[in-house]
Amino acid sequence: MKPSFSTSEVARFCHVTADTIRKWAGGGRIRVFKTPGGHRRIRREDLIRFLEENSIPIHDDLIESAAKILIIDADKAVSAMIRRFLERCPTPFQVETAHDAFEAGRALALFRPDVIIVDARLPGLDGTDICQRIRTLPEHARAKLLSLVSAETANQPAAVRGLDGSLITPFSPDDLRRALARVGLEIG
Amino acid sequence: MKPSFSTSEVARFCHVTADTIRKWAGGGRIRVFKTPGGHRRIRREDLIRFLEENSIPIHDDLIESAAKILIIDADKAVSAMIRRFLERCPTPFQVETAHDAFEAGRALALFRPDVIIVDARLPGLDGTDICQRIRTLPEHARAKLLSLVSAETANQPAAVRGLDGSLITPFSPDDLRRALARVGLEIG
DNA sequence: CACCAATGGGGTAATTTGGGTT
DNA sequence: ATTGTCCAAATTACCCCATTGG
Repeated sequence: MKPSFSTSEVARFCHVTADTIRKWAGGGRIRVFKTPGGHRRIRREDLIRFLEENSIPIHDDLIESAAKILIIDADKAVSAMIRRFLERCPTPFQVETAHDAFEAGRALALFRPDVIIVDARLPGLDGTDICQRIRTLPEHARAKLLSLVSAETANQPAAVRGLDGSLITPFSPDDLRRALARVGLEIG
Repeated sequence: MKPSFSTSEVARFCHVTADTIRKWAGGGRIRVFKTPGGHRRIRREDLIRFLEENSIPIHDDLIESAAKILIIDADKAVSAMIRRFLERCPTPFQVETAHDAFEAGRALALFRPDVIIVDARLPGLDGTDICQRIRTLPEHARAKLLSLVSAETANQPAAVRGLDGSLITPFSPDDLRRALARVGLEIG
């Protein structure tokens, strides 16, 4: 997430032109700093405060939310279990679940998760297949991919390219915690 | 497409003067926010809702111009054929295709089509099933649903609820034209 | 180093506001 | 009761082109 914005970016958030932002900055209405070359920069935090003070609707792109985790698993018992675990721990998470390929596609587009946990066997679309599909989508290139695999298939290395980790079922809460830690998600 | 409008722009859409819009805003009839300098802005979304509530005709400029058509069909030859037909006719269309449930879910969320053409037999998710799934999603309640059915299954009435029409395969370009006309999409 | 889109400065044009009135 | 008109002052948008940023 960007820490600061240029005048024209702020202009779009405020529904005015960049010139107006310059005037506001000149009049001290909005806090800005300048690059050595004289270009104005507005910190995200300052922009949000400014928008709030003036009752201007805040666009979703400005809000940084808690880490978002999508669980793709046909077995609702498994996904519910993972969800309960994640929601119980003190770190705030947003958790969504998808139980088939249709829901997975929708959830990816709507939820734009930071971490995706995929069951290796999804009806109608193999889990390894769905992982590769996700990996070919540039808008999810930064999402971390974890797969759930059974002990038998776990021995097949490189079955899925671009995977950031895997969990061998059955797994304990601690296994899950470690897997998430490996993709940079430390949970309390 | 503009995300918001000034009072005079809204005035033109509402067939009144800008002063009247100001009065409406003051009376809380239409949702408005102000720039720090006091200029009113009305979000496009709020304007459309206001126009609908008051049965004021919605001008084309407010709606994303070209009608959007999503083709959900595992057979790429069929979807490509439909796409070519639609893109060749003078009426401007935006056409997207999805070839399985995963792509269908993604395309629905990202593309938000006005018309959805679904093959009745989609691998991994039956066409009738996908139609019902779409119908349960409120954000696509206004989308028109057309299904492609084979001659044998065409006799089963009410197999799918909430369908706006169907096309019996094989079909001619004129059959397609008529089916689209029945859901309000006249094509040149 | 060279590129190209984005930005700044400064002047001008166009729109909007508020209030009072018809 | 609602909407249209008038006004000066304030606010916002547009323009050109040298400079900056990535």
